[in-house]
Amino acid sequence: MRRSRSEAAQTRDRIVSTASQMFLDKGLAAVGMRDLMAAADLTQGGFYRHFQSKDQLIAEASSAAFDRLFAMFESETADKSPAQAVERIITLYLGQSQYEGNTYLCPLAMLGAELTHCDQQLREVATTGHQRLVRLIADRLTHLPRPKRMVTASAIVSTMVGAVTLANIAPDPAKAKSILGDAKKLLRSLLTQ
Amino acid sequence: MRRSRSEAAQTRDRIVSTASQMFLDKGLAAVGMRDLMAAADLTQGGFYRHFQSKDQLIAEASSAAFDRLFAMFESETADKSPAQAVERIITLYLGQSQYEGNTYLCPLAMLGAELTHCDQQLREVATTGHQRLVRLIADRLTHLPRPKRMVTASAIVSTMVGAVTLANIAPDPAKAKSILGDAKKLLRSLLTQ
DNA sequence: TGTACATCAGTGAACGCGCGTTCACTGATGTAC
DNA sequence: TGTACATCAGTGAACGCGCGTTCACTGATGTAC
Repeated sequence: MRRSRSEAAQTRDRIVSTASQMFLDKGLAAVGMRDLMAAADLTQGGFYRHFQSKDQLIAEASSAAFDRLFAMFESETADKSPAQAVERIITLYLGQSQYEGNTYLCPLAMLGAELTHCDQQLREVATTGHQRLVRLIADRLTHLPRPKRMVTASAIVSTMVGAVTLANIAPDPAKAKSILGDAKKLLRSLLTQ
Repeated sequence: MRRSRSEAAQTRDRIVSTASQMFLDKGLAAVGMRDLMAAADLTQGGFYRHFQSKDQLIAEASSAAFDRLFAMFESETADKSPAQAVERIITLYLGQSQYEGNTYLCPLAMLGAELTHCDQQLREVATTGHQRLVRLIADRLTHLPRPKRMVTASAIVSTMVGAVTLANIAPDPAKAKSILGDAKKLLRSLLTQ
C-alpha cells in the first residue's frame, strides 16, 4: 500500500501536529506510540518510515509547537503598537490553557521540568524557544531603555511560565484564574510604570 | 530477618527521604523502585511492607520535601524583619538548584508539569504546598496594604517557580544565573517601591 | 524471668503488562526502457 | 505511451526490556502464658 510522495508528506505532517497536541496536553511520557499513531489514523509500525525514534518526534513536535505559537503571536499583534502588543502577548500566554482545545500551547509551560531530563535535541529546541519568547517581548518594551529590555523581558517570561504551570496544577478553574490574574496584575504594573 | 519497631520506623523514614531527593532530582517517572530501594540500602520487595504503592510514596515524599523546605525558610528568617525575610526567602528559592547536593528543593519548581498529570493525592500536596508558600510570603509583605499582600505574593511565587524551571532547562550555568538574576531584579523592585 | 509460638521486616525471584522498536508482508507508486 | 520491475508507505504481529507489584521464604522481634 505504498503512498505517493505528497500523501507521505501529508502523513508525516499529520503525525507531527497530532503529536504536538498530545505531548503538550498529556506530557511526553504519557503518550505512547500506539495511541499517538491511532490518533493520526495510522498503526504503530508506519511511524518508523518517517522518524528515527520517539525522541526525534518529540523534538520536532515541540519545535512545531513553538513555531505555531510565535506565528499566532505575530498575527495577533501585527497591527498593534509595541505596548499593546506586549499586553496582548501576555494575555494570550497566560490564557493558553484556560479554554479547552486551544492549539497554541507553549512547551515551556506545558512540559516544564520534563524539559530538564530530556535528550540534547529537545533541550536545544526548548532553549531556542525560550530565547525567542524573551526577544519577542524585549523588542516591544520600547518604553524602557535598551539595556533594561532583555532583563525585564526575561523576568516577564519567568512569571508567565510559572503562573501557567501553577494554574495547571491548581485543582479548580477559579483558583487557576486567580493565579493568572495575580501574575497579570504584576506584569501590567511593569508596562505602565 | 524481622526488625524492631524503631528500626522499621527508621527504614521507612530513610525510604521517604531518599525518595524525596531522587524524585526532585530526576523526576517522578525516571526513578524506578529498584533504584530507589537500592539507594536506601534495601531490595525492592521490602518496599510494600511500608507503602501501598509508588504513588503513595511520591505523595509522602513530596509532602516531606515541602515540610523540609518550609522548616528551612523558618529557621533562616527567624531573626529577620519581614522585609529582610522575604528577600532571604526569594534568594534561597531562586538559588535552590544552583549548588549541587542542595536538599532544600521545591516540588513545584522541580516537578512542574508532572504535577498536572498525577493522581489526586499528590495534587493536593502540591496545591497545599503552593498555598503555604504564597501565605509565607504574603504574611511578610508588611509594607503593602493587607488586601494587596496575597495578590503580590502569588505573583512573586509564579515568578520564582518559572525562573527556577527555566534556569533548570538552561543549557549552561551562566544562562541559568542570568535568568535567576533577572527574576530577582524584578522581585526586588516589588519590595522597595 | 523463661519458653513457645506468632508476627512481620526484609530478601530476591518471578509475574504480568505496556512500552519503544523491529520485521515480514502487501500492494500502490515510482522508474527504466 | 506501455510494460516490467524496484521501491517503499503502511500494516499488525512479535520482540526484548524494564517497570510496578507479588509472593514464598528467612529469621529476628514481639507476645502470651
